[in-house]
Amino acid sequence: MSDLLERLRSRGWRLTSQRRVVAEVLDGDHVHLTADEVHARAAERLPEISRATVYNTLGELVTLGEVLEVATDGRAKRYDPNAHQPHQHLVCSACGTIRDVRPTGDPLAALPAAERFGFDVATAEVTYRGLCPDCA
Amino acid sequence: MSDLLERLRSRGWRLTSQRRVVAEVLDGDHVHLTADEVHARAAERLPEISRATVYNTLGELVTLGEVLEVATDGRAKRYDPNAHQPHQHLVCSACGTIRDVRPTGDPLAALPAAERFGFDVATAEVTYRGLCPDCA
DNA sequence: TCCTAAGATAGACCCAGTCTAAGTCAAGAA
DNA sequence: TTCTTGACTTAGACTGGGTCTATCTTAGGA
Repeated sequence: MSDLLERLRSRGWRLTSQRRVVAEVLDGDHVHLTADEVHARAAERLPEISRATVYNTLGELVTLGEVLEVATDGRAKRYDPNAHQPHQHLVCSACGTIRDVRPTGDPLAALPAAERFGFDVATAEVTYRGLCPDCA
Repeated sequence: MSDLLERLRSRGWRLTSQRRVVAEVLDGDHVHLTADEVHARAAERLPEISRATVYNTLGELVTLGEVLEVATDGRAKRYDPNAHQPHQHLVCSACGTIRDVRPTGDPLAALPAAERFGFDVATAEVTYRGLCPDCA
Protein backbone atom coordinates (compact mmCIF):
# COMPACT_ATOMS: atom_id res chain seq x y z
CA MET A 1 0.00 0.00 0.00
CA SER A 2 2.87 2.39 0.69
CA ASP A 3 3.81 1.45 -2.90
CA LEU A 4 0.54 2.98 -3.94
CA LEU A 5 1.12 6.16 -1.97
CA GLU A 6 4.64 6.32 -3.38
CA ARG A 7 3.35 5.93 -6.94
CA LEU A 8 0.74 8.59 -6.41
CA ARG A 9 3.17 11.05 -4.89
CA SER A 10 5.54 10.59 -7.80
CA ARG A 11 2.69 11.49 -10.12
CA GLY A 12 2.31 14.80 -8.33
CA TRP A 13 -0.57 13.75 -6.11
CA ARG A 14 -0.74 16.07 -3.14
CA LEU A 15 -0.69 13.83 -0.11
CA THR A 16 -3.16 14.71 2.63
CA SER A 17 -4.17 12.75 5.71
CA GLN A 18 -7.64 12.18 4.21
CA ARG A 19 -6.26 10.71 0.98
CA ARG A 20 -3.83 8.53 2.90
CA VAL A 21 -6.61 7.10 5.07
CA VAL A 22 -8.85 6.36 2.08
CA ALA A 23 -6.00 4.59 0.30
CA GLU A 24 -5.20 2.57 3.42
CA VAL A 25 -8.82 1.49 3.90
CA LEU A 26 -8.77 0.05 0.37
CA ASP A 27 -5.83 -2.26 1.06
CA GLY A 28 -6.19 -6.06 0.81
CA ASP A 29 -7.56 -8.91 -1.32
CA HIS A 30 -11.21 -9.37 -2.27
CA VAL A 31 -11.95 -5.88 -0.97
CA HIS A 32 -15.10 -4.42 -2.55
CA LEU A 33 -16.35 -1.63 -0.33
CA THR A 34 -19.08 0.87 -1.08
CA ALA A 35 -18.28 4.56 -0.81
CA ASP A 36 -20.24 4.68 2.45
CA GLU A 37 -18.28 1.76 3.87
CA VAL A 38 -15.03 3.45 2.89
CA HIS A 39 -16.27 6.61 4.57
CA ALA A 40 -17.23 4.73 7.75
CA ARG A 41 -13.86 2.98 8.01
CA ALA A 42 -11.94 6.12 7.19
CA ALA A 43 -13.91 8.01 9.85
CA GLU A 44 -12.74 5.53 12.49
CA ARG A 45 -9.24 6.88 12.00
CA LEU A 46 -10.06 10.42 10.97
CA PRO A 47 -13.46 11.30 12.41
CA GLU A 48 -13.92 14.60 10.62
CA ILE A 49 -13.44 13.27 7.08
CA SER A 50 -16.39 14.22 4.86
CA ARG A 51 -18.39 12.15 2.40
CA ALA A 52 -17.50 14.55 -0.42
CA THR A 53 -13.79 13.98 0.17
CA VAL A 54 -14.23 10.21 0.09
CA TYR A 55 -16.15 10.46 -3.19
CA ASN A 56 -13.54 12.83 -4.65
CA THR A 57 -10.64 10.63 -3.61
CA LEU A 58 -12.26 7.44 -4.88
CA GLY A 59 -13.00 9.16 -8.18
CA GLU A 60 -9.36 10.24 -8.49
CA LEU A 61 -8.06 6.76 -7.69
CA VAL A 62 -10.35 5.36 -10.39
CA THR A 63 -9.18 7.98 -12.91
CA LEU A 64 -5.56 7.19 -12.07
CA GLY A 65 -6.26 3.51 -12.69
CA GLU A 66 -5.38 2.46 -9.15
CA VAL A 67 -8.89 1.33 -8.19
CA LEU A 68 -11.74 -0.22 -10.18
CA GLU A 69 -15.38 0.77 -9.94
CA VAL A 70 -17.66 -2.27 -9.80
CA ALA A 71 -21.45 -2.10 -10.17
CA THR A 72 -22.72 -5.64 -9.60
CA ASP A 73 -26.15 -4.72 -8.31
CA GLY A 74 -28.42 -1.78 -8.95
CA ARG A 75 -27.36 -0.31 -5.62
CA ALA A 76 -24.17 1.43 -4.61
CA LYS A 77 -20.98 1.14 -6.65
CA ARG A 78 -18.13 -0.77 -5.05
CA TYR A 79 -14.42 0.01 -5.18
CA ASP A 80 -11.87 -2.71 -5.93
CA PRO A 81 -8.18 -2.02 -5.25
CA ASN A 82 -7.11 -5.09 -7.27
CA ALA A 83 -6.68 -3.01 -10.43
CA HIS A 84 -3.35 -4.31 -11.66
CA GLN A 85 -4.33 -7.94 -12.14
CA PRO A 86 -7.03 -8.66 -14.73
CA HIS A 87 -9.96 -10.47 -13.14
CA GLN A 88 -13.72 -10.86 -13.15
CA HIS A 89 -16.29 -11.01 -10.35
CA LEU A 90 -18.31 -13.80 -8.77
CA VAL A 91 -21.30 -12.48 -6.83
CA CYS A 92 -23.61 -14.29 -4.40
CA SER A 93 -27.21 -13.68 -5.50
CA ALA A 94 -28.38 -13.93 -1.91
CA CYS A 95 -25.93 -12.03 0.30
CA GLY A 96 -24.03 -10.00 -2.29
CA THR A 97 -20.57 -11.24 -1.32
CA ILE A 98 -18.05 -10.63 -4.12
CA ARG A 99 -14.95 -12.67 -4.98
CA ASP A 100 -12.32 -11.88 -7.58
CA VAL A 101 -11.98 -14.75 -10.05
CA ARG A 102 -9.82 -15.48 -13.11
CA PRO A 103 -11.62 -17.35 -15.90
CA THR A 104 -9.57 -19.18 -18.53
CA GLY A 105 -9.09 -17.57 -21.90
CA ASP A 106 -9.85 -14.01 -22.95
CA PRO A 107 -13.58 -13.21 -22.90
CA LEU A 108 -12.97 -10.65 -25.67
CA ALA A 109 -11.95 -13.44 -28.04
CA ALA A 110 -15.43 -14.97 -27.78
CA LEU A 111 -17.02 -12.08 -29.67
CA PRO A 112 -16.69 -12.69 -33.43
CA ALA A 113 -16.22 -9.75 -35.79
CA ALA A 114 -19.69 -10.32 -37.22
CA GLU A 115 -21.15 -9.65 -33.78
CA ARG A 116 -19.23 -6.41 -33.22
CA PHE A 117 -21.45 -4.17 -35.37
CA GLY A 118 -18.44 -2.05 -36.35
CA PHE A 119 -17.61 -1.23 -32.73
CA ASP A 120 -13.99 -0.87 -31.69
CA VAL A 121 -14.35 -3.26 -28.75
CA ALA A 122 -11.88 -2.63 -25.94
CA THR A 123 -12.90 -4.56 -22.82
CA ALA A 124 -15.15 -7.35 -21.58
CA GLU A 125 -16.47 -7.47 -18.03
CA VAL A 126 -17.91 -10.74 -16.79
CA THR A 127 -20.13 -11.08 -13.72
CA TYR A 128 -20.76 -14.63 -12.55
CA ARG A 129 -23.75 -15.07 -10.25
CA GLY A 130 -24.74 -17.91 -7.97
CA LEU A 131 -25.07 -18.93 -4.35
CA CYS A 132 -22.09 -18.83 -2.03
CA PRO A 133 -21.42 -21.82 0.29
CA ASP A 134 -23.00 -20.02 3.25
CA CYS A 135 -26.23 -19.18 1.39
CA ALA A 136 -26.63 -22.46 -0.57
CA MET B 1 -46.15 -8.63 -28.88
CA SER B 2 -49.76 -9.79 -28.76
CA ASP B 3 -48.13 -13.19 -28.04
CA LEU B 4 -46.74 -11.62 -24.91
CA LEU B 5 -50.09 -10.19 -23.82
CA GLU B 6 -51.70 -13.55 -24.54
CA ARG B 7 -49.09 -15.39 -22.46
CA LEU B 8 -49.51 -12.98 -19.59
CA ARG B 9 -53.29 -13.19 -19.62
CA SER B 10 -53.16 -16.99 -19.58
CA ARG B 11 -51.00 -16.71 -16.47
CA GLY B 12 -53.75 -14.79 -14.75
CA TRP B 13 -52.30 -11.36 -15.37
CA ARG B 14 -55.07 -8.77 -15.12
CA LEU B 15 -54.91 -6.81 -18.34
CA THR B 16 -55.21 -3.06 -17.95
CA SER B 17 -54.65 -0.31 -20.49
CA GLN B 18 -51.54 0.79 -18.58
CA ARG B 19 -49.97 -2.65 -18.68
CA ARG B 20 -50.81 -3.06 -22.34
CA VAL B 21 -49.16 0.23 -23.23
CA VAL B 22 -46.01 -0.57 -21.23
CA ALA B 23 -45.73 -3.96 -22.93
CA GLU B 24 -46.24 -2.37 -26.35
CA VAL B 25 -43.57 0.26 -25.74
CA LEU B 26 -41.08 -2.53 -25.05
CA ASP B 27 -41.58 -4.23 -28.41
CA GLY B 28 -38.72 -4.54 -30.89
CA ASP B 29 -35.06 -5.50 -31.30
CA HIS B 30 -32.14 -3.86 -29.52
CA VAL B 31 -34.59 -2.03 -27.27
CA HIS B 32 -32.99 -0.97 -23.98
CA LEU B 33 -35.09 1.81 -22.47
CA THR B 34 -34.81 3.31 -19.01
CA ALA B 35 -37.91 3.35 -16.80
CA ASP B 36 -38.26 7.09 -17.46
CA GLU B 37 -38.07 6.54 -21.22
CA VAL B 38 -40.71 3.83 -20.98
CA HIS B 39 -42.84 6.22 -18.95
CA ALA B 40 -42.41 9.03 -21.48
CA ARG B 41 -43.35 6.81 -24.44
CA ALA B 42 -46.25 5.25 -22.58
CA ALA B 43 -47.50 8.71 -21.66
CA GLU B 44 -47.70 9.65 -25.34
CA ARG B 45 -50.49 7.11 -25.67
CA LEU B 46 -51.91 7.25 -22.17
CA PRO B 47 -51.09 10.67 -20.71
CA GLU B 48 -52.23 10.00 -17.17
CA ILE B 49 -50.09 6.89 -16.59
CA SER B 50 -48.01 7.27 -13.44
CA ARG B 51 -44.35 6.56 -12.80
CA ALA B 52 -45.24 4.11 -10.04
CA THR B 53 -47.31 2.02 -12.43
CA VAL B 54 -44.49 1.91 -14.95
CA TYR B 55 -42.08 0.75 -12.24
CA ASN B 56 -44.58 -1.81 -10.96
CA THR B 57 -45.30 -3.19 -14.42
CA LEU B 58 -41.64 -3.38 -15.40
CA GLY B 59 -40.91 -5.17 -12.13
CA GLU B 60 -43.64 -7.71 -12.82
CA LEU B 61 -42.45 -8.32 -16.38
CA VAL B 62 -38.96 -8.94 -14.99
CA THR B 63 -40.30 -11.33 -12.33
CA LEU B 64 -42.30 -13.18 -14.97
CA GLY B 65 -39.15 -13.56 -17.03
CA GLU B 66 -40.52 -11.60 -19.98
CA VAL B 67 -38.08 -8.68 -19.72
CA LEU B 68 -34.46 -8.42 -18.54
CA GLU B 69 -33.06 -5.73 -16.30
CA VAL B 70 -29.72 -4.41 -17.57
CA ALA B 71 -27.40 -2.17 -15.56
CA THR B 72 -24.54 -1.25 -17.88
CA ASP B 73 -23.68 2.06 -16.30
CA GLY B 74 -23.98 3.37 -12.78
CA ARG B 75 -27.09 5.29 -13.81
CA ALA B 76 -30.63 4.13 -14.48
CA LYS B 77 -31.44 0.48 -15.15
CA ARG B 78 -32.55 -0.43 -18.65
CA TYR B 79 -35.22 -2.91 -19.70
CA ASP B 80 -34.59 -5.44 -22.47
CA PRO B 81 -37.57 -7.32 -23.97
CA ASN B 82 -35.26 -9.83 -25.69
CA ALA B 83 -35.51 -12.26 -22.75
CA HIS B 84 -36.09 -15.51 -24.59
CA GLN B 85 -32.84 -15.60 -26.55
CA PRO B 86 -29.62 -15.78 -24.52
CA HIS B 87 -27.36 -12.86 -25.36
CA GLN B 88 -24.85 -10.40 -23.96
CA HIS B 89 -24.45 -6.63 -24.35
CA LEU B 90 -22.08 -4.42 -26.30
CA VAL B 91 -22.03 -0.85 -24.99
CA CYS B 92 -20.53 2.29 -26.52
CA SER B 93 -18.29 3.94 -23.91
CA ALA B 94 -19.01 7.35 -25.42
CA CYS B 95 -22.71 7.56 -26.23
CA GLY B 96 -24.06 4.59 -24.26
CA THR B 97 -25.74 2.85 -27.21
CA ILE B 98 -26.40 -0.82 -26.46
CA ARG B 99 -26.51 -3.75 -28.90
CA ASP B 100 -27.47 -7.33 -28.16
CA VAL B 101 -24.66 -9.69 -29.16
CA ARG B 102 -24.10 -13.45 -29.11
CA PRO B 103 -20.55 -14.51 -28.26
CA THR B 104 -19.40 -18.01 -29.17
CA GLY B 105 -19.29 -20.68 -26.48
CA ASP B 106 -20.73 -20.53 -23.00
CA PRO B 107 -19.05 -17.92 -20.77
CA LEU B 108 -19.88 -20.08 -17.74
CA ALA B 109 -17.57 -22.81 -19.05
CA ALA B 110 -14.59 -20.46 -18.75
CA LEU B 111 -14.73 -20.48 -14.95
CA PRO B 112 -12.86 -23.54 -13.63
CA ALA B 113 -14.03 -25.30 -10.47
CA ALA B 114 -10.95 -24.07 -8.61
CA GLU B 115 -12.05 -20.49 -9.24
CA ARG B 116 -15.61 -21.03 -7.99
CA PHE B 117 -14.83 -20.88 -4.26
CA GLY B 118 -17.59 -23.39 -3.51
CA PHE B 119 -20.25 -21.19 -5.13
CA ASP B 120 -23.13 -22.81 -7.01
CA VAL B 121 -22.62 -20.63 -10.10
CA ALA B 122 -25.78 -20.15 -12.17
CA THR B 123 -25.24 -17.37 -14.73
CA ALA B 124 -22.60 -15.25 -16.42
CA GLU B 125 -23.29 -11.78 -17.75
CA VAL B 126 -20.81 -10.24 -20.14
CA THR B 127 -20.62 -6.55 -20.96
CA TYR B 128 -18.39 -5.65 -23.89
CA ARG B 129 -17.33 -2.02 -24.07
CA GLY B 130 -15.85 0.02 -26.88
CA LEU B 131 -16.59 2.81 -29.32
CA CYS B 132 -19.44 2.54 -31.76
CA PRO B 133 -18.88 3.48 -35.43
CA ASP B 134 -20.47 6.91 -34.90
CA CYS B 135 -18.27 7.80 -31.92
CA ALA B 136 -14.96 6.27 -33.14
C1' DT C 1 7.95 31.43 8.01
C1' DC C 2 4.84 32.88 4.61
C1' DC C 3 1.82 32.29 0.57
C1' DT C 4 -1.31 30.32 -2.34
C1' DA C 5 -3.47 27.07 -5.13
C1' DA C 6 -5.03 22.58 -4.22
C1' DG C 7 -7.74 20.17 -1.16
C1' DA C 8 -11.45 19.51 2.53
C1' DT C 9 -15.78 20.69 4.61
C1' DA C 10 -21.03 21.08 5.58
C1' DG C 11 -24.91 20.91 3.75
C1' DA C 12 -28.00 21.89 -0.13
C1' DC C 13 -29.32 19.65 -4.10
C1' DC C 14 -30.38 16.01 -7.75
C1' DC C 15 -31.88 11.68 -9.74
C1' DA C 16 -33.58 6.96 -9.75
C1' DG C 17 -36.37 4.31 -7.43
C1' DT C 18 -39.75 2.88 -3.47
C1' DC C 19 -43.63 3.44 -0.45
C1' DT C 20 -48.27 4.84 1.12
C1' DA C 21 -52.98 6.05 1.41
C1' DA C 22 -56.80 6.83 -1.24
C1' DG C 23 -59.33 6.31 -5.43
C1' DT C 24 -60.50 3.33 -9.72
C1' DC C 25 -61.77 -0.51 -12.48
C1' DA C 26 -61.41 -5.51 -14.79
C1' DA C 27 -63.67 -9.33 -14.79
C1' DG C 28 -66.20 -13.02 -12.38
C1' DA C 29 -70.87 -13.69 -10.00
C1' DA C 30 -75.67 -13.29 -10.08
C1' DT D 1 -76.76 -6.31 -17.54
C1' DT D 2 -75.47 -4.77 -13.13
C1' DC D 3 -73.07 -5.64 -8.86
C1' DT D 4 -69.01 -6.60 -6.15
C1' DT D 5 -64.50 -6.82 -4.76
C1' DG D 6 -59.82 -7.23 -4.61
C1' DA D 7 -56.31 -6.13 -7.77
C1' DC D 8 -54.58 -2.11 -9.94
C1' DT D 9 -53.44 2.91 -10.42
C1' DT D 10 -52.50 7.37 -8.76
C1' DA D 11 -50.10 11.62 -6.69
C1' DG D 12 -46.87 12.78 -4.11
C1' DA D 13 -43.92 12.04 -0.06
C1' DC D 14 -39.85 9.73 0.92
C1' DT D 15 -35.12 7.27 0.61
C1' DG D 16 -30.42 6.17 -0.79
C1' DG D 17 -26.60 7.11 -3.54
C1' DG D 18 -24.21 10.54 -5.43
C1' DT D 19 -22.89 15.55 -6.97
C1' DC D 20 -22.29 20.52 -6.43
C1' DT D 21 -21.16 24.92 -4.22
C1' DA D 22 -19.45 28.36 -1.24
C1' DT D 23 -16.32 28.72 2.30
C1' DC D 24 -12.53 27.33 5.06
C1' DT D 25 -7.98 24.82 5.67
C1' DT D 26 -3.47 23.23 4.60
C1' DA D 27 0.67 20.94 1.97
C1' DG D 28 4.58 22.10 0.37
C1' DG D 29 7.38 25.32 -2.47
C1' DA D 30 9.73 30.12 -2.22
